[in-house]
Amino acid sequence: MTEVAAKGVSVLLVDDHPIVRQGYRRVLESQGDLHVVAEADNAADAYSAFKAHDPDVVVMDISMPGASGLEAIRNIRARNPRARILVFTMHNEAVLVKAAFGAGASGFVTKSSEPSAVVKAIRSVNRGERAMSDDIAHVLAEDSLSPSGSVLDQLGEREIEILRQFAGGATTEQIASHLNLSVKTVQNYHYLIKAKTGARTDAQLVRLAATCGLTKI
Amino acid sequence: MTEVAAKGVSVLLVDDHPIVRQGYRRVLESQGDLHVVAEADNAADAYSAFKAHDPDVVVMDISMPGASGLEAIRNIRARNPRARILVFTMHNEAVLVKAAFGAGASGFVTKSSEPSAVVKAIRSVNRGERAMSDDIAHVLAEDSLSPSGSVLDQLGEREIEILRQFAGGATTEQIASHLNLSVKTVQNYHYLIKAKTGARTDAQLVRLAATCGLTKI
DNA sequence: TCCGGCTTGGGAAATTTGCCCGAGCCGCCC
DNA sequence: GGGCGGCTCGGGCAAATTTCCCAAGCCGGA
Repeated sequence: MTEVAAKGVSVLLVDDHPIVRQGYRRVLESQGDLHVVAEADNAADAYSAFKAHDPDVVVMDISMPGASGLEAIRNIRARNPRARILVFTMHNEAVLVKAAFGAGASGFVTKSSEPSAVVKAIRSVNRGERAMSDDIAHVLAEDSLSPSGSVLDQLGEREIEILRQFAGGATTEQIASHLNLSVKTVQNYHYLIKAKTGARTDAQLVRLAATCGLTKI
Repeated sequence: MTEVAAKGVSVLLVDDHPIVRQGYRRVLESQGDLHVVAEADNAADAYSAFKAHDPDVVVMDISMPGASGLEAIRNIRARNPRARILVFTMHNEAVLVKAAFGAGASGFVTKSSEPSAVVKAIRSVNRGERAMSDDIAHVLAEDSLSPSGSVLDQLGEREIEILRQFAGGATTEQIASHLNLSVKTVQNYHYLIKAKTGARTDAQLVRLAATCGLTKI
């Protein structure tokens, strides 16, 4: 380790919108102790940039085109398990939050947060603490989270298969027919999957399946 | 015209994410001639701020909670038909672009654009010109060439907005609350959208919205 | 062996869907 | 002006689905 820590916190910014990155950079650098050492606009570049710059904190929007942001988190953590990744996105669904923490994120802050809260979260994760914005804490609290890993890890084979077909656009009858199950059973799985993943809506389920790479859109 | 240029361009920033506004403000003000005179995080406040400050250019993200951004555009234009409004959003669906220009926007720039392109667009609309980013021009060009048109072209403004929120993971109650509609109306729109697009499943609807660029996953 | 999890479905109440309807409003065309 | 068609907004009601509860068989592990 160099003396970088004493001089402040180095940050890798990952967001697919250039001007948004530009804005963050200015907000962060106006703090004095935060230094943006690199930017990336997709998952692959984020990984390359992480390897090249070894930043103290990665601030990442996980809703990017192309590869999943969750996958990027996993890749970075696989390379360096001590990496600090702060997810910074406008989404606030419990499923995504759990998936992000499950993938190895250290913090989750929504873009609805005040700049000061974001800066505070960056410093927190840099100290090795877990950080999340108030609205996320509220969402998780309501969801009464279970201490588990990746969202898909909670699902059995059948559940994953049914989720895949469902997210792919199949009707309940079609799934039942494909898998030789009763419609009732498929409905029960449907309900169970939502309960396990914390998805409140079919749409959230589809998004979950997509972000986890279970289905492509 | 020359006097205005000498004094700079006053800007009203409308975006529902505080830190995003903060970032834009810094980016714009670093240009020297652009001055952010007010900010707003919803359509109603945008209108109030416009009345209070009469800015040269309104830079607005149309994907905000509450009333439609398109509605805000119409309100502002109704008050002052010479108002210059630059839509600045991450969406790049042809339908949305056309709707925005139809509502009275002077420009449409995506957040994928370089900061320099955004700044250029602000100066353009301030001169009374129409402005759009390259990707938007591309989208519109392809759209005008396609004989069969997008599926979304069959949908009205309200239907598109409801589809967008639904595909984004919002529940029926949340959508009804956001748009000040009864749950029943949202349900009816839900059904109507499925009928119009031919989607048999909510999942298919989400995929449709995603492939049309209405929502990101 | 017994526990726990997966798989498969029944049942019943609550909710939503599917499709009908009408009313108000606005723009367009004759 | 008058009619026509569209979008918007919601009521109504039967049919379907969702939401939970439950049980039973199976299988792997402690």
